Amino acid sequence: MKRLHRLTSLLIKFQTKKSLKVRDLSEQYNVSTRTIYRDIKALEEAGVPIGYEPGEDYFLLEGYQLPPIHFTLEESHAVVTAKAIMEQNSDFSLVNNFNTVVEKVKAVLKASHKESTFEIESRIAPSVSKRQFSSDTLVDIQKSITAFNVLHLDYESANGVRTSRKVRPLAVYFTQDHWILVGYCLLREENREFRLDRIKNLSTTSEFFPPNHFRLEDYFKKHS
DNA sequence: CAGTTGAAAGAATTCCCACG
DNA sequence: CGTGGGAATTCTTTCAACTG
Repeated sequence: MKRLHRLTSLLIKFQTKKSLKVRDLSEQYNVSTRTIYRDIKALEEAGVPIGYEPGEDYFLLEGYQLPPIHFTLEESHAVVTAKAIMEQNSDFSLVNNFNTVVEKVKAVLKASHKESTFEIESRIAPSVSKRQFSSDTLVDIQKSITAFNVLHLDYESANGVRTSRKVRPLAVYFTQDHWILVGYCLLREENREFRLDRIKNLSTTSEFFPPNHFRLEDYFKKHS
């Protein structure tokens, strides 16, 4: 492996991982630690802000980003088109966050693409009118899934009965216009599904549950 | 008892030099 | 020029002795 290859690969690694150990890197690239030290120094000299903390090892300082990402014109159009599609989604928190993503993308477009992108944006719309939102909790639920944070919610079942329960959130999926939360219900003591639009009061508790490797793929196989 | 200090041991890093 | 090996140096961690 050539030095240039290793350096670029190293830079990409830094952007993907939280922190890197010199020893691990030397094993991965089959070079001595001495060489890795040289590589890290070379990156620093090239202007990459690399930090070091004992215990944390080497990491990329916050705020550093790649040289401007270049979107092609077609990609820019795709992003604003996705926004139009996204606006039909039933979860307000998701739509909101996606809109800010689109703003950020638009901000980095080069002038010539900007014009075309703004133009196309005003010329696309989904055929159905904008729906009224039925939930605003998706983003919070997603955060709890990855933080293994127990949720408390009031759930209104199809027949109008309301129950208050604690749920360990595992996954979400989208079907027929609404989002479904798959979670382990501490009230029923088994995995249950909850439509987000039927969740009335959602809050995170201070309780956490053991990390797991739940996979929707497996879950669907079992239940089909 | 909580908080410091100072060795000693252990890691991490740099220095130096030889090799291809 | 890029590399590795090993010595030299610097930084961390650990832990027991000490202080108020």
